[in-house]
Amino acid sequence: MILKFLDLDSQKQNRILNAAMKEFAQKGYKNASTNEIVKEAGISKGLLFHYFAKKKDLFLYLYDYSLEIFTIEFFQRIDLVEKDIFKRIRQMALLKIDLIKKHPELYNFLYKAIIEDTPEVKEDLEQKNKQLLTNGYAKIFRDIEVKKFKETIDTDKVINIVIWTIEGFSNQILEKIKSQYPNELHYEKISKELDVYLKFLESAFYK
Amino acid sequence: MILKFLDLDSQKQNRILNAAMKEFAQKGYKNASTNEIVKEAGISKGLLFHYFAKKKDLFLYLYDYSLEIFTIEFFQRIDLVEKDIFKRIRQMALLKIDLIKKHPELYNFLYKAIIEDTPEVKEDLEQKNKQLLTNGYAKIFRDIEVKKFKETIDTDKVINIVIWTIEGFSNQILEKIKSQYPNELHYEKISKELDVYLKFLESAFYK
Amino acid sequence: MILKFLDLDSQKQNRILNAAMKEFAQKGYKNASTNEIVKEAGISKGLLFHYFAKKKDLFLYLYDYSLEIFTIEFFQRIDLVEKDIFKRIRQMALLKIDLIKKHPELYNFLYKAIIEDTPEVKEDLEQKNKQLLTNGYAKIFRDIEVKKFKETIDTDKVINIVIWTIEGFSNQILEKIKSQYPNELHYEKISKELDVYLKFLESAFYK
Amino acid sequence: MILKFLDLDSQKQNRILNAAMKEFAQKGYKNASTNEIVKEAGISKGLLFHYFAKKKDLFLYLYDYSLEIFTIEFFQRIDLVEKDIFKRIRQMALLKIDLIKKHPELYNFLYKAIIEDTPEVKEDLEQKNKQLLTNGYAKIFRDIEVKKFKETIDTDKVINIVIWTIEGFSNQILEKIKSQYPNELHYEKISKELDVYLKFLESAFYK
DNA sequence: CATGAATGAGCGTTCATTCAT
DNA sequence: AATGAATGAACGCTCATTCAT
Repeated sequence: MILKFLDLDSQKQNRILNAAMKEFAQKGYKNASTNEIVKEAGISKGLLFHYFAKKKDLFLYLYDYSLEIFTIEFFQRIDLVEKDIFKRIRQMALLKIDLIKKHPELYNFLYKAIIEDTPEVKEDLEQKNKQLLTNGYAKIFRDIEVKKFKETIDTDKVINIVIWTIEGFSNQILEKIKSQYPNELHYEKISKELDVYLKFLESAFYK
Repeated sequence: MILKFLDLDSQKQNRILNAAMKEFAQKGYKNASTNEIVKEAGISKGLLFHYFAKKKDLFLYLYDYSLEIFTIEFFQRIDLVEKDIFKRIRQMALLKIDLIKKHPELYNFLYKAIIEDTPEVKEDLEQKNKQLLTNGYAKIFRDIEVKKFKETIDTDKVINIVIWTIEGFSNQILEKIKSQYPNELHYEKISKELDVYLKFLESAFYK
Repeated sequence: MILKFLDLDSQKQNRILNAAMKEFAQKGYKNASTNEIVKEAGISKGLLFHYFAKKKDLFLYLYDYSLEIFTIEFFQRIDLVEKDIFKRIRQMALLKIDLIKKHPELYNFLYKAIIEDTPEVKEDLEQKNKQLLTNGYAKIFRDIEVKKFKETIDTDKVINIVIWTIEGFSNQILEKIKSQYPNELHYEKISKELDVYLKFLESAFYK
Repeated sequence: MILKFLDLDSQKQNRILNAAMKEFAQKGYKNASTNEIVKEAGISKGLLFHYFAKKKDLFLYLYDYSLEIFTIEFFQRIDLVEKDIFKRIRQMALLKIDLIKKHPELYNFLYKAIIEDTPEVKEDLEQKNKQLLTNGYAKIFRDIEVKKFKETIDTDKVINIVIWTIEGFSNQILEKIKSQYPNELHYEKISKELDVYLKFLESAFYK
């Protein structure tokens, strides 16, 4: 059934995917209306269900689809040879921001999907996420170089501080991207501000 | 209309408020059922709409109500005489955890309300939150003692790092409260772990 | 829920029951439209589901309801003291025809319900019917007087012939009631024609 | 349009007819799915509607088709030279059972079609059946030999009793075929039991 | 003040039928 | 001839909101 969808010309595919992602991102799974989706996509109600038997199928397909695009591009571009945590995390944060700028709809959809709690889809999402997290995040910090840290330091806690700081910083940026002055945000400037934070932390925790 | 509600004997008021908060927290705005609320509160459908003309009114009233309780208690108990950021933030984090333990229903409701996505109420919530953030958070750190910081340091950024770290830590705790081992979490232990993080940061940023 | 329905003033109850029976009888369970039912009953869509949570509940309620009316009146009026099969069956046939004339909608509904094969309701109906048949039909012929039959005769087969003849006769009458000349059918005339059949059979099988 | 269908190679015709009869017999007119039919027949949706403009056309064509096969074979094999009603009816009953065994799909389809209630096709079917009954059944008993009956007897009524008995008997057999012990039913045994009934009636009504 | 019967727009889903290819 | 993508009306059902009592 989804195979039929994949045979469509990609323009129409995208119209449907974008309409659906937008609706789900805006209203969450349950409140999202298939009526709105087809209206926005410019197709008939019947056609949507010709491709996706159920609303849930559409939602989970979108989740897989957008996650795949994100993760594939992420892992292609991340340099895992770099073992220094500050350099590694610097890369990741900038890459993340770049990906979001490049695919804002995907990001909005995913962001919302991750906190989705409608019972109908929650379990399926959690299953998918469990794999993701064990495959993903953990792996990324497994091979970090530890010897540069001050000896007295509890490494796990330091890594947490670094991650939380970078998350806080990213969210601040994203908040600006979303709401207010998206155009004022230049890669250069973000990159520089990020460096300030990382320098702080580096000088604090490295020998 | 809501004035009528405030004239009710407070026992009935509470039955209604609790029933509604529980339902909204569990299912989100749109999926929350007024039928369930009146059933749980032991009142008739008509009566609910006698006090709150629309579901939205009830929801927004609950939001104001629970936020007010939280903020009032928060500002009553926080010691603004303490100017040391680490001591101040330590207080705040522990106070927050304490408030959540004391009013879990309010917290659950607020937590869910903040990420509410239903277009009908989203805008109203964002408006309220904007005020809150500019009135609240910022104010708290305005009068922080700056002279203990190393001179080379950009104070605003340091404050951010501290806040983000504490937020990350709190979320980690709350995650554990919600899902896994709520009983293993003793105030003592949390307090100690928090201190470890704060010591790190203090030794990094103070002279 | 159905309790609410039973509290309605009986005029409205009947409007709903009749509309529903008519629709189910005409189109069968699956094809019957709740839209048509509410239109015919002059109520809103919501109200129907206020009384009967599901279409199936409405259908099964109607089945119980109409069956009960039929069986109660049937067993009240049948004279089980009469042991002669021909007299007994004469009574029954005339009683049946009388009941159908009195409650034609109930009969049409039941007649159709009995041959209903929609999987959703088939099993429930069969369960109900199993009880009915073992309680009903069998019981009626259990205590028939056998000694008047010619000795050479297989009594079970004779009873079958009598039953089938009476069924055939009844159906012929009902066919006329339904389609063509319902007014020409007077109880007297039917009764006389029935007697002719029974006399035939009596003279054939009795000593 | 149907002419086009008749030009098809007969293998494909049969695939379509069988698929459609099976689906209609199983689910009734309205619930039968054209999707299932084309899937089972191995043709495309479009093609079905190329041959039969509407579902209804297909259904009515099937009805005519299967009825014709039955009636033609029936009248070919029935011996209208035999004027004795008991011998004639014996033939007919056994022939009927034989035909059903030979063309069970046709029979199942027809059996279901006859009690079809969907308003869309009900009227058309009734029209066809009216012709059938006046052309068919009546004709068969028109030339029955009457002189062997006891003089006091109303011949029409006797014929009815015989027909109804045989119908009752057949239905009993078919009930068994369908539900319970289809393998226990041997032609021999059925034939003998039928004879018992006919002997009864013969001895009762013949001089 | 308090009830709960009543409304009707909206939901996700199905399916015979059409039509461009 | 043959395909199957595309349509849209209809389905059973839900639920915030209204209103007569």
